[in-house]
Amino acid sequence: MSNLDLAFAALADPTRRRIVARLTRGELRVTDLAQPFAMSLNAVSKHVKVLEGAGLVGRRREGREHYLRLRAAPLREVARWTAQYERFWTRRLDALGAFLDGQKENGDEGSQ
Amino acid sequence: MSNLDLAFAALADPTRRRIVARLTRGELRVTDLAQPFAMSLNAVSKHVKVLEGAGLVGRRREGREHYLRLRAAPLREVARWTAQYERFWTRRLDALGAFLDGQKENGDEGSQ
DNA sequence: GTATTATTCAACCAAAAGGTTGAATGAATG
DNA sequence: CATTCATTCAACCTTTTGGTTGAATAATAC
Repeated sequence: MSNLDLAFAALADPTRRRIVARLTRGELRVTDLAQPFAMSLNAVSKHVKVLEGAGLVGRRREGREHYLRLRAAPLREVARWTAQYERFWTRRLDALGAFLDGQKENGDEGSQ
Repeated sequence: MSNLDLAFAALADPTRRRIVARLTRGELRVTDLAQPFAMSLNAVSKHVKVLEGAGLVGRRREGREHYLRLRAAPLREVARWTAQYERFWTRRLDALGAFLDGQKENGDEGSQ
């Protein structure tokens, strides 16, 4: 699984996006992070592992407590990937007129 | 499932990202779209349906042929969501220094 | 009208995802 | 040392995902 696969998949779950949002305020222990969620601590712990797997969360152990923090680098990759398509949503390129001008530029198949 | 859920989930699959990339060159029939992929036409057809479900692909029927085109609007939403975190990857905010300044600004929980 | 072509629908399958509960590990605390 | 607290591990379950094959539908071509 590529980096981008992992990042997109990790962010596809709304709970995980909330976790990411929550971590913008600073480090949190797993228990504190889990507190507002209507699911078991175990479930949140699993979500955190998915985010770690995608490089979106880092962990620092301090005794029995694990402090989690946001690691935004993969978000940068996602942003870069989507930015490739910016010209398709700016201007009317998104709509029907897309190919009146097209067909020549942009010879590559995009990433992966 | 929210729009953003659907968009992220759709983009998590590399085949689907290739489809999106492919459609930047213009409209394609399902068969032509499927041609370079090492999987059955049916599989590609299913991927297309996922992309349609996320609003990333539009379809125009012309007789028995279905012409697919990119609809980039959901990509714009993804870009907007990730842009929220831009300040966490620019500067050294991503790394350990993230909370030296933090704790005050950004009172919301992000989207959804 | 009979093939052929473009596409989907339906059933099936294996693997992954998202959750649960219960037990294990390992620090801190009384 | 016995307990409690923070966290993970493991097993299990249900639903979703990504693929297959085979049949159905519907438009074109011979």
